Amino acid sequence: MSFPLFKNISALVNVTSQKIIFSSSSFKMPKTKLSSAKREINSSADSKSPGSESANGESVQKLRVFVRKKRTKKTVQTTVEEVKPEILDQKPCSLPEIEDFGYGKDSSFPRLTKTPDNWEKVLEGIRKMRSSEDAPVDSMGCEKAGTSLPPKERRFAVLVSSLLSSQTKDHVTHGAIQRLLQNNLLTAEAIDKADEGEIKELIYPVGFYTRKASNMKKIAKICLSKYDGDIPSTLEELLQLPGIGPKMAHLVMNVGWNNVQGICVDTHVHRICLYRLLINDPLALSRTSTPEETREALQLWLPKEEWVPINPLLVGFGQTVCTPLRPRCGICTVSGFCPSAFKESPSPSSKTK
DNA sequence: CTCCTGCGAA
DNA sequence: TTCGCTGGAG
Repeated sequence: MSFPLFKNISALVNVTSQKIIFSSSSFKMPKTKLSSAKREINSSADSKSPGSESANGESVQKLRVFVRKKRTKKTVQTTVEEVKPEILDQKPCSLPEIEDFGYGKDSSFPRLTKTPDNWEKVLEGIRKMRSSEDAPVDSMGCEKAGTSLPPKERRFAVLVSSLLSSQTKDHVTHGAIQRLLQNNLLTAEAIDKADEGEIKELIYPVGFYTRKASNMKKIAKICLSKYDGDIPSTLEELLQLPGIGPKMAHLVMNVGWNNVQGICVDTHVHRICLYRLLINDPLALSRTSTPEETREALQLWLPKEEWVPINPLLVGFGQTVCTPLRPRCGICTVSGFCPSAFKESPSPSSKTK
């Protein structure tokens, strides 16, 4: 009956449990471990060796859960603070006339009744910058999805591409679409018949691939039963599909059907229009403003022939120049019109070169 | 508002 | 290590 023995046992138990939960206290490199484990699983799945696959899969599951807990505990709501309308205090640049526009009378959101000054110069300047820059959206945007396909397949490709593209880098989306194409999984019939797990593997690593895979199955089934394998042709019906929100619905209407029902407002368009360029309206910086409200405000004054081109224009501009983090105001030729130019980059002293 | 996913840039 | 990615749903 020795005390040291008990101590040793206790230590042993500790070590074992730490191994099981992947060493809770000194958990250092979750992502690298997770990535390599994931790659291992992928390669073993390719070589068809189901022996160690389940064990690795379990480990990855545990790892993922743990990483998620760890991350959400530390970095909670640090996500959408990009806005920070300090512009309100900075400089009221030429306040446009504001009045209740007659619709949305209950809403306190002010509407522009006057076309913003200089919007044509701003757009022209952006267009010039975009002609020399090469943004990801130009080569891999979902507008380009399946351009060589028959109309019906092309529309379906646009829909799937839009679905996959949310919160995912363009080249990742593009790769997933290519993989689906190679496996002939870009029609409603094929996806409806295909296994959901197989779809999931093909579209990995797009964001939220589990949910998107199940959404794709549901969408394929709906398209088959109600639209004869084609995609819905109205905004309302598109919005009924799972995983399709206002942004995607407008995009699909514009690109898939060539039927302009509204402006496709995504985060880039929202940010650039509302907080930086074009609208320049301090009152419009209300926190209640959403992309949908931005869309309505834009549609009030922007000529309709600009509704479609403004999306790729501003998206590419937002990807290359007017980025959410560290916007490159130095190379922006329209920074003179921008109320927030050189404001968000707190590093003016670092470049004495 | 919160969650869902992994990954690359800085 | 942190943050954003052409978002959507509960």
